[in-house]
Amino acid sequence: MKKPSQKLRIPGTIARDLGVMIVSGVLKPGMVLEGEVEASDQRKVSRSAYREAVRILVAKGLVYSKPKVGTRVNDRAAWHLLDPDVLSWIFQVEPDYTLVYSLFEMRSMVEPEAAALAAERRTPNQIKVMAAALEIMSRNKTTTKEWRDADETFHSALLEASGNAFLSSMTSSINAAVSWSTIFKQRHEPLKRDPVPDHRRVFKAIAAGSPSAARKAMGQLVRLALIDITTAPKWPGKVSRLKKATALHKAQKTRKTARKLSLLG
Amino acid sequence: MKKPSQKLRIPGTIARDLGVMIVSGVLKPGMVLEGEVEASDQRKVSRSAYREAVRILVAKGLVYSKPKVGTRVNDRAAWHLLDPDVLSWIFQVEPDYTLVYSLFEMRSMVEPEAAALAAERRTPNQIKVMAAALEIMSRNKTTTKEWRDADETFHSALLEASGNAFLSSMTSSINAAVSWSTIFKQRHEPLKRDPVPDHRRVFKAIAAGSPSAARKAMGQLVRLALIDITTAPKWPGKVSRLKKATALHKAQKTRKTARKLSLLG
DNA sequence: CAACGGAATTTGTCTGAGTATACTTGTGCG
DNA sequence: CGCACAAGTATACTCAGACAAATTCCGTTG
Repeated sequence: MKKPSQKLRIPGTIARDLGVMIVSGVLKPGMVLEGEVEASDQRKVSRSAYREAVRILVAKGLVYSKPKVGTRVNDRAAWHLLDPDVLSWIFQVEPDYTLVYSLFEMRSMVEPEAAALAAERRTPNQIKVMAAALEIMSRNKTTTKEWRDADETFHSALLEASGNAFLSSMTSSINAAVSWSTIFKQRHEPLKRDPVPDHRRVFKAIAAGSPSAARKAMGQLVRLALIDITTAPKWPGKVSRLKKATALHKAQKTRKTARKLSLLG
Repeated sequence: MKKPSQKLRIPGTIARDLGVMIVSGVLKPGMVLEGEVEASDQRKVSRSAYREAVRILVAKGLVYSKPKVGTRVNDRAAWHLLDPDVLSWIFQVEPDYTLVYSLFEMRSMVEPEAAALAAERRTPNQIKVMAAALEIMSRNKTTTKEWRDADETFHSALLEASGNAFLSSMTSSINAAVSWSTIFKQRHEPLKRDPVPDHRRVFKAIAAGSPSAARKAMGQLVRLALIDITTAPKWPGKVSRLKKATALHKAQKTRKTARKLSLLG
């Protein structure tokens, strides 16, 4: 739950620096980094320390190195985008909005189903954790760090409660999206919509053990969050899949209405 | 597309060996590895080479190391399960069946939606790749390596065609499940059901640009694949979520029928 | 013109030493 | 007796320099 947040060693900091440069596009795919000797010399560190940094980047798919050719930046297709570090590096600077949209797209696939599973598999303790997080969220303004931390705790506990190890391992990825979007939405104007009721609906469905209600509530939460960021003033027009997003939201609502009706018939 | 499959260096092989031992449970969470000097000495490699191996494992969340305490194996919650290497190490030996089930659960969330997106965003070239893969699959027996490779190519191209970078980065994870399950199913008896028609339905829907049909077809493909492995003789009874799987399948079908009916009304 | 072989370059590996960190134990003070 | 703080110690961390291996490039040769 709590991050050890241990001080980064030399290789860790170098890997982070290079990693941020790569994911932010300063170092573009195909580019070859400086040689080990020059790079380590320039940063005043030993060659072995620099090599370990490169090894980290290789392990995360950002670069690859061969004798005689050097260390090149990989194409984005090879990056391990779901790696917690890589994703945190992406959000370290202004992220590519297409990527953010893709991340939300993934959330909209995963989180509603995770909520449905959580409604079946959650333990009493996980309910307690989610309830506590919800309590904190309702007591604080969305601009505070307390609120964002509680928001992350809520989503983390939900994924954990899904009982699916792969979903749990997406926790940091989802949290990155969750936390970033809350900050982003409020960069220029205060939040219009209160997100707490959405969360409360999800929680109640999970606590009540109703998978379909949980899926529905979480689906709505994610869709509304996506609408919020794509309608924010700072969201770029080019990536504005706004039409699609709102259309999706309406379609989903009508679909559900239709389903409900069909059950009545 | 083509794996470089470059020869593993010393740190790479050591990382793989240790990684396999960790994910297979030989080295359990909390255990502390031998010290750097003994470990490197025992393997007849230099300390720096061994250190780089450990750095790789740290980067993938399998271990963490601190001075004075050594290098410990992390809890599974910290493992980067979606890392391509970690997942390949998991399937290197007999994998934990609960994990396999969870992976299929994730597939069933992601792949149908990916198919739907692919139906909207696929390029002509991606269609060609998928068609070619399908062609190979229909010309070979499912026991051959050619068939499995084509199967992987099909699913990879589909995820690629979804236009979502995060889904694309799940390619290797999904492929691991795809390939393993095909082999697993046929360990004791030949495959009863021909999986090619399922794939063809998915392909046709994507080529025709029909998201809903693609989602439906892919959903069926994954569900049937899951049923196939959970009904295989070797699948352990304890993990046999068979009831749930088949129940899910039926529920999905009725739900879709209901929707179709509602559209008619 | 092609195939082969050697040279140059860069990462890969090794060795050995010293440093920093965090746990453990001891010690003094309340 | 107990608690805060300091010293000790085991371990990973960092450094330095040398040599080895791999890969590309280019010249040579058939």
